[in-house]
Formats: sequence, C-alpha cells, structure tokens
Amino acid sequence: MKNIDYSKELNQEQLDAVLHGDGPCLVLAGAGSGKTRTVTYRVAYLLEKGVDPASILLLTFTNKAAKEMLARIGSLVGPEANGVWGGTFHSVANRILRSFATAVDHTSNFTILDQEDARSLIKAVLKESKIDPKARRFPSASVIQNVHSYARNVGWEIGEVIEVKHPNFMDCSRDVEWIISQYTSRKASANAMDFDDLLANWLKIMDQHPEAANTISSRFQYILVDEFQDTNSLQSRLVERLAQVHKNIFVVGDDAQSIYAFRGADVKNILAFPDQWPDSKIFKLVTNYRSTPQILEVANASLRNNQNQFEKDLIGLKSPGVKPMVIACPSARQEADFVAGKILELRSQGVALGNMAVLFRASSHSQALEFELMKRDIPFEYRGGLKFFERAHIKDVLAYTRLLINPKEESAWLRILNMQQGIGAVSAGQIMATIRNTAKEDVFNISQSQIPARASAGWQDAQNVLQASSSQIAKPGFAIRSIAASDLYRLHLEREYPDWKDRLEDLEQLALFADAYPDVATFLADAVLDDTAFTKQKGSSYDNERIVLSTIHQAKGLEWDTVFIIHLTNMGFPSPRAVEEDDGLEEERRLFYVATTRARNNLYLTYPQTVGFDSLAFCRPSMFLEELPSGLTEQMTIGRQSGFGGLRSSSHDSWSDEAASSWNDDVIELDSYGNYKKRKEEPKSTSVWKKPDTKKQAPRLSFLRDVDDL
DNA sequence: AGAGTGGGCCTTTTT
DNA sequence: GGCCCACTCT
Repeated sequence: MKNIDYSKELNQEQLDAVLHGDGPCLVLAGAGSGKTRTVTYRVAYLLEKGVDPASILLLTFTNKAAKEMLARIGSLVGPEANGVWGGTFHSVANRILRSFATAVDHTSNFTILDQEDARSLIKAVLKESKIDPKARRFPSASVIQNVHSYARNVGWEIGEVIEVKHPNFMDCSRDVEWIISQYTSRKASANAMDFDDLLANWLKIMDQHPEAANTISSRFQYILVDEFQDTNSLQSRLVERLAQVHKNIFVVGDDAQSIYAFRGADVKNILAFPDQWPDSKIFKLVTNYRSTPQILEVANASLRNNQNQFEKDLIGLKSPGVKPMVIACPSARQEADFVAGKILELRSQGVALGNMAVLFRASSHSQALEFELMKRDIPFEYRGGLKFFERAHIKDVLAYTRLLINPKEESAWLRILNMQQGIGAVSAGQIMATIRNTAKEDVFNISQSQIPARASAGWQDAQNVLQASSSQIAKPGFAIRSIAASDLYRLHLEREYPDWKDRLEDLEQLALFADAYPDVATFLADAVLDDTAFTKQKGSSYDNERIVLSTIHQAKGLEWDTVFIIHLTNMGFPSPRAVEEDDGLEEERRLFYVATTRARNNLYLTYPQTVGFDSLAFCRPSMFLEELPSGLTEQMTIGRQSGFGGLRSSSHDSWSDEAASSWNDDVIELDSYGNYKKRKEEPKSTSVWKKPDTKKQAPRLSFLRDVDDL
C-alpha cells in the first residue's frame, strides 16, 4: 500500500472529515470543494487502518461517479482497493438480490425492466382492462408509471400522489390502483423487476428477512453515500437499515445541489441527518478550488434568491479571472452560431475541445447547436437523450435475449410480438394469455393450434429465432449474433430503417460487448443498469478532442475550463412545468447553480430572443439572468444582420428593441403556456420576421444520436 | 383485426 | 416538429 501524506494532500476541512473516527458523519460539501477527493481519501484511510475492503460499501447515484471514485481509490492505494463494493443504489441492489432473490419470490436470474419495458407492460394491462379512455379522461401508461414510481420512492399511497401531482385524475384513483396491482402481479409472474423493485425488494429483505438482513448488514461495516441530498425516502431507509448496527455511516452532499425532487429525492434527508443519527459529526467544506471568484459570485448571488437552504457561500481561492458573459442572440440559430464560433476561437487560444462543455436544461435545447457543430465539423459528444442501450434495435435484440433466460417475461414478448407481421395488440394479448398458462420449458414450443390464424406465421418466425439462439445461453455474444443475423430480424431492420446497415454494425458492437460476460444474465443486468462500460469503449481516444453537450442533470459532479449554458429563456429555463411544482422554482435555481459551478475559468450564458418552429415566439431572458445583480456579468447582444462572429456590445438598435416595440402592436399574444406568440399577419420587416430555416435542416446523424428510434 | 393516415397536443430532468 | 391517438380503409 502506498504511503499517503494526508495532511499534505488535503486541506484542513477535508482532513478533519477524512480522519474522523467511526460513527455517523455528515459532510456538507459545496460545489468544487473537493467532495470526491474527500470520499476517496476517506476510503483510502479506512483501508490503511486495516479495514477489509470487502466490508466497505460506497453508494452513488450514477455509474460514472462510482467508476470514477473506485478508480481514484485504486490509484491512491493500489490493488488493495479492488474488493471495495461501489456502485449505484440500483446496481448494488441488483448484485445483492442475485443472491437473495428467493426471499422476495424471484429466482436469481430475474430480468430487470427499464422504464420503457415497464411502460409497455402497463400499456398492455391498460388495453386489456375494461377501462374505456374515451368514456372519461384516464391517465396514460406513462402517467400511471410515474405515479406508481413516485409513490414507491417516497412511500406515499397511490391516491396521495394522484391528489398532489394529477388532481384532475382523482376520480380514477381506484382504477389506477387496480391497473398497478395487475402490473405488479404480471411483473412478478414474469420473474422481472423494475428499477423501483430493485430498491424495494432490497429493503424488504432488510425489513422482513432477519437472517438475510443480518448477512448483508454484517458484511458491510462501513457505508459511504455520495450525493446524499438526492436520496429519496426508500434509499434513506435502506441506508438506515444497513448502518443500524455499527452506525458507520458517512454521507456527503450539498443541499444546494439537490436537483432530483421529481423522482422523489428529498433534501430533508440530508437536513435531518443529524437528528436521525444522534452524536453525528458534521463537517463543512466551503473552500472552492474550481472556479474563479467571478463565477462563484454569480453562483452565490443566484442562490441567495432561494429561501430553503443552509446559509453558506462558497469561498473562492483562485485568482481573479474574467466576468461571466451574458449573450443575447436573435434566434437559436444565431445562438448556436455564436457558441460554435466561440468554441473555435477558444480552441485556437489553446483550450482543448475536451475542456469545454455546453449545458442546457432540456435535451431539445441543443438541437440547433448540434446541427451547427456538425456543419462546422466540430467533434462533440452528446450526453443525455437516448443511450446506446435504449435504442430501438438494441432493445429489440435484448428482448429476444431476455427470453432465453426468462421465457415468460411479458414485456420482452410484447416487444417481439408487436414487431411481427400480422400480430397487433389484440393477437399479442391472446398469445400472452397462452404463454402465461404454459410451463416455462414449453414456451418455445407452443403449437400453432393455440395461436390465432393470422398471427401464425409471425409467431413461428419468432419461435425459430428463439429456438436457434437458445443453445447459446452460455455465450451472450453468440446469442446476440444469432438473433441479429437471423433472416427475421435482418429483414425487419431493412424494412424499417434507412440506416439499417449502421444498426447492424451497432448490433455487432453489442455482441462484442457481450463477449466479455460469462453468461447472459450478468450481461443483461449491466445493459440495463450501466452502459458506461460500453460508451467508454466507443469514445475513449477522442475524449480530449470533443466538446461535451450535456443536460445539466448529467453534468453534475463534472467540471470544465469553459462552460456555455445555452437557451436561458423564460420558457426554457426555469422550465415552466417545473415551476408549477411545489418548491419547483427553487429546484430550478439549484439546477442553475449546479450549471454555473461546473465552470473553472470561462462561463458564457446565452439565450435566444425568439424560439419556435411553426410560428415565431418571443421570449425573455431567463429570470435567473434578470435577477442577477448587474455588474457581475458582462452583457453582449448579437445583431440580427451579422453572420457568425459579428458582435455588438450595446443593445442599441438591437433585436430586443425591435421586438419590444412589436409587442405593443398587438401582433403578439399570450398563448396557453404564457408564451408570446405571433398572431395573424406577418409584420413588414421581412428579413427580421422570416422564421429561421433551421426547420429543414438535416436530422441528427444517427450514429451520434437517434431520436427517431422509439 | 391490422396497417396506414390524418389531426391534436405537448414540449423536463433519470437510475 | 414529433408523438400519440383515433379513425378509416383493407
């Protein structure tokens, strides 16, 4: 084991937290204050003290965070770190449940349903139910799914969630509960778990199976939780149960960066930690090493508009840099143009593309920029949107693969059946009923006589593929090749997709990825829970030559020299829908805080003054910009005539003046979203009003990201 | 019962 | 602009 000089490598704040003894410990770590560093050194310190690596459990929210921390621990202490258990709550739950599945009425090779799989199962239940959505308004499958998931994560009744989140569906409450109960039993009989089941079943074992619970909790003597502000009630209870006996619970987080309330995260978990764990120690990390004082001032000033928070300002240590810049652009097209131009300019000044990132609130905000970057041949890496394992053809093949393990898994069947010629929702439902009544050994040999006549050919095709690949169960890569290369699936791809060749190549990539796994079940679990292994393979050598495009949520925990936050409009960010939620505005502001604190040296805040495709809509700058004290930022307006690069530093004669005066001409009206929309006739000054021709632009390149998939 | 076509509706974040 | 749904034709 390497020798670590803790007092030299850590500041006093961090050192205190790392060296603290056993028992409950809360570390409140501001953005850029060395949170990851503290956690990794803490683990190193435990190992150095002689703690068995296998008794340390490190829980995170993203796979990326888990991998990064484990890697850093590894480079700190060497191979001794290998035994440390680290991963997301969900992936650790998966690993544990593989050993204890029978306690919760599953077998160890249970299948994990991702959100889409789960939704399609709910949809099928909905269709078979006698509920007539025409007779009255009834929540869609995805609304039901959200309600169900939220209820489980925060521990509410279905009725309560509907009352708070969808009051207009209050009278459907009973029926929704019934649908959910059907979904639950179908899922169980298919030996499948959704994301929430992973956590819920883990907790169930901890609560109701003392023997198993004892094995689990005595195995993990030290529990560390990253991003604790993002835990929901289910996760918080899990953590509590795990640490109940030894109380060696070490959590780090920042209430100011709590941005997952929509999926049940509750800041109260971190605020109440000291009450929940008497005698806990609290450490605060407020020294920021990452950002210039100018950037921190903007972040701090913004956050001061929030009421519910610990009082704490980040204290910057870096020497002064430049003020963050606010850039008003006439349109999204010109915003993209500005950002692309600036990227090239910075690169020529020596900032590597990999040291820059463009962040946005919602995936759709990046469209114009994606096009502009492609046009200019600027390589970029897109984070967010569809992941590799969520793309249609990948999911198709995975559905077949799932059946090899779990022949009665309903949502896999539904996906496959609906792909066959001559099988629609009704036949699929009938066939499913037959499958449910068949022993799992016989499912691949159901006789034609039990299948509706028109569905017969399609059914036989699918059977053939399954039978052919079922012999490859021990070799996931071969199973995948056998499915992807089948006439049935290859022809399906050719029929459906213009880019079928790329997709076939994707499938070979998938097979290569699967080759590394000892069996199909392990491979499938990773495919659903963790695709970092795959994405890494793809882009590794380019990492430093690509600019990152990312949603703010996915950018949490990361940092870059230069950060652009785009589409800072009143209708884009804060998101109008989020603002309707309780505490929604404050959460959006925390999101803005997360975004700004990703930047080390340069921060560009841009917004278009118009958005829209059909009709042009004006928008104002985001309130997060308007509420910033003037003087903290440099303002800039891009003139509408200019191509790229032509900037004006005054707002005189600018688009915004013209737009403002137009608002008085009654050409603009409020639409139902509270947006200003163009009405009736086109104004005279055509060049200004012509809608930007971003519409006819080429679609996103499919190998970068495929939005047409699902 | 499926498949193909036209119209209304909504734009969020993710393990 | 794109998705989902409902309607209609086969």
